Amino acid sequence: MTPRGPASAAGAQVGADPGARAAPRRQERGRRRAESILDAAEAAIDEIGYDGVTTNLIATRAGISPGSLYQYFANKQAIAEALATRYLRYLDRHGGSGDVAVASGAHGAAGRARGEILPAGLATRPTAEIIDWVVDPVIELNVAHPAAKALLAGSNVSPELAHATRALHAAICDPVDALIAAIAPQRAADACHLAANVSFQIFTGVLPGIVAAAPTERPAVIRELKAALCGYWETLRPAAGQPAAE
Amino acid sequence: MTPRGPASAAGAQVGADPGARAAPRRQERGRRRAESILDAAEAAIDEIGYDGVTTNLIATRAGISPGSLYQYFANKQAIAEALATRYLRYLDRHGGSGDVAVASGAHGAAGRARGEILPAGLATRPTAEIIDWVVDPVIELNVAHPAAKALLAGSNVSPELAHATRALHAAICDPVDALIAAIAPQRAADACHLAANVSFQIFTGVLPGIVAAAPTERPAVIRELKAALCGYWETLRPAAGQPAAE
DNA sequence: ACAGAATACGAGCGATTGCTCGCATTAGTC
DNA sequence: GACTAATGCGAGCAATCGCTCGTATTCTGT
Repeated sequence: MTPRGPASAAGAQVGADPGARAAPRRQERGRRRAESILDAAEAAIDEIGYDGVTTNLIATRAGISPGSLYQYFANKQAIAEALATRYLRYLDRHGGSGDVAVASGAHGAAGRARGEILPAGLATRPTAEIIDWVVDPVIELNVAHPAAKALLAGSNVSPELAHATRALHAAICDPVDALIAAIAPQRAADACHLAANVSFQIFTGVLPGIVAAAPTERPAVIRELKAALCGYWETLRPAAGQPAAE
Repeated sequence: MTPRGPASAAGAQVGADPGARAAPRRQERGRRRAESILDAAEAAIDEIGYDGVTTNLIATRAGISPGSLYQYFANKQAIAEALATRYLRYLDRHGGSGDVAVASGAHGAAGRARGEILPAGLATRPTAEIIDWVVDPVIELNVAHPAAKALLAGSNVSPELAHATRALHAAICDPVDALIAAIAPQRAADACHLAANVSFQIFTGVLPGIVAAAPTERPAVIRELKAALCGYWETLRPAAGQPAAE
């Protein structure tokens, strides 16, 4: 209301509530602010999409002013990058794909980590089991954080956003690439890359439907996705008796 | 250059070139203008995406002024709708899916046209052949008109755009639904709908990769997509000797 | 030749965007 | 209590958006 003097009403009571927090620790509080900004951005992106989301809206949702937001994130893209690394950590903590090629940093991860870091013997398991191992953690991530799919659907987004999420892409694609190379040893490396990319695109294509589905119907959608991937990967395996000629 | 007087240079020669066009017919020229606007919009959407595209940019690309654009299209969404119906006509002219449920108008098409309008005996052909019949025309459309995929990727777009492209979605999904119902008679209608939607999402997921691929590598990507769909649809068919219990 | 409709223009409107700036408040340290 | 740095504010800027408006030009019909 008053042009400048935001603490005229609320600020007068600050400090009168010391029992709420034992040791607020200023930088600790700042880190919490950044997290709450990411939470607000996550919810907003999930509802409106990255392009449609406004920094002012994120700030309002987080209960802060636009100026405060820019004390924690240099610009809108930085928020997306922070979300991407947050999801990367999520995949790192949980099992499945993501804990393979994440490792150190963003770039350079594509090309290393081909097979040896995968769980021993995973490639010899039934195809359905391999797919569970790859797919389940990423679905879990997207159900818990529905905005993740906005960062994973790399196509039809601005190039800056694509750059911000390259590491996230690689963390999912690289293990898939390695797995395909393991179960389809007759395929050339290029063909394995192609199959991994197509598999990833199939996954991200169905993802929004999975996240949007009602919890009771979600398993059915996931089952369809896995059936498709399973049917696809089965065709990648070398033919039993005769090598494929055509 | 001059604020008002656009014909100062070019307009002086109008009428001095009667040999170029026999009967220009004013309304004919207007229709051509509208088509050229759609052409410009198509190219722009392909490069920047629907949300990123500006009406002023479309006008500039079409070589007209912003005001002229709004004599042919009421607003930005109307351009998308006109593009969608243009693609609908494309699918209608060419074979394959699209010439089934298009018929009269937008709404109401979902639910009718279940099976009987499909080519006789198509469902009894090999799965790969069925998929060719469904997939090839739509890929052809998207290769010829790369902006179509922006209208097909229904998710992560604004609701207005989704509404403008519902008919296009239905024209592709409905025949798929009917085909799945034909090759998987043991599945309930709901399950067929689900499989059709998942198949559609798989298709639109891989589509950008197909369109973006170099022409020499495009067949390989298409082959992977078809392998995935084929492997998926094979699992939909009733088991040979025993009905599926689990 | 002339009226009226269709076509065309482009400056600029109102709204919105990502982001800045100057300043107020608070926490931590002495 | 005084000083500093971290944190916080919110009005508002510069740019951009979709779109309008008043006006100029061209075509068609008569």
